[in-house]
Amino acid sequence: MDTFTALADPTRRSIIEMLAAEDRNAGDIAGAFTVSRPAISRHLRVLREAGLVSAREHGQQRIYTLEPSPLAEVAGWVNRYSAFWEERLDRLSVAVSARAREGNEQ
Amino acid sequence: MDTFTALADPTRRSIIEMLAAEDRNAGDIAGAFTVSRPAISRHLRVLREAGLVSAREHGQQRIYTLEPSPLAEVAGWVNRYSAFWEERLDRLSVAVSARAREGNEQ
DNA sequence: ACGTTACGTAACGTCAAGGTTACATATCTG
DNA sequence: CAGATATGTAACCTTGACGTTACGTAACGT
Repeated sequence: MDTFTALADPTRRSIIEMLAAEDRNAGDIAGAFTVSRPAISRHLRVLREAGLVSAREHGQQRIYTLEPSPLAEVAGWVNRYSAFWEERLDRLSVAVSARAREGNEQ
Repeated sequence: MDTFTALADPTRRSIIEMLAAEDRNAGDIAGAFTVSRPAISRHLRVLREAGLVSAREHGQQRIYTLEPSPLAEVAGWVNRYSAFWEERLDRLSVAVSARAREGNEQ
């Protein structure tokens, strides 16, 4: 599953936020949500397969750690097009008058 | 639909990339993909409802424009946690030896 | 060794996302 | 006005995402 898709689910984003604070085992993570533990287990699998988290075994527990490098890729994409925003803002006054002049482009 | 969900679909991300280059009408956008025009029309609706694009009418055409402010919100979220990455990188040498001691991830 | 704890997986149900074809509507053009 | 063009919507189908309950398995504690 693609990183964007992994981030589409709010529960998974919450898990990421939790793990940003500190590493946690699966049970702790599940305990923070109302949905069932198997459901969280699945979410963790999705996050693992997307490379967004990794798990290490510690006795019978699995401790999850945030792996932010896929996040960095997403940040790259998003920043490219929200940076475009700044650019647009800079050009805003120009664009407005240009459009008024042209009628419409395309 | 939430912005993250709107971004989860690769076709919609492509549309955003196209519109970052320049405004386009619906037909042009649809022409760039292999899926049917109604499918693209739906994607455009999703993007509109997420506030990621806006449309203005120009005769019988609808010209779509990228509206990057929701992207900026996403950028805010993502950057918050990929910024955490930098922090981790700073701590990398420490972390590596720590993990080597503890065992292994995943 | 045995029950308990921590986790994952299997099997299954439901619902919504995304695709298609067919159709409705509005605007151009001759 | 009549036909062509541009676009959205309706109806429908299929598939996959997400949830639940039931079960399997490995490590702990007594």
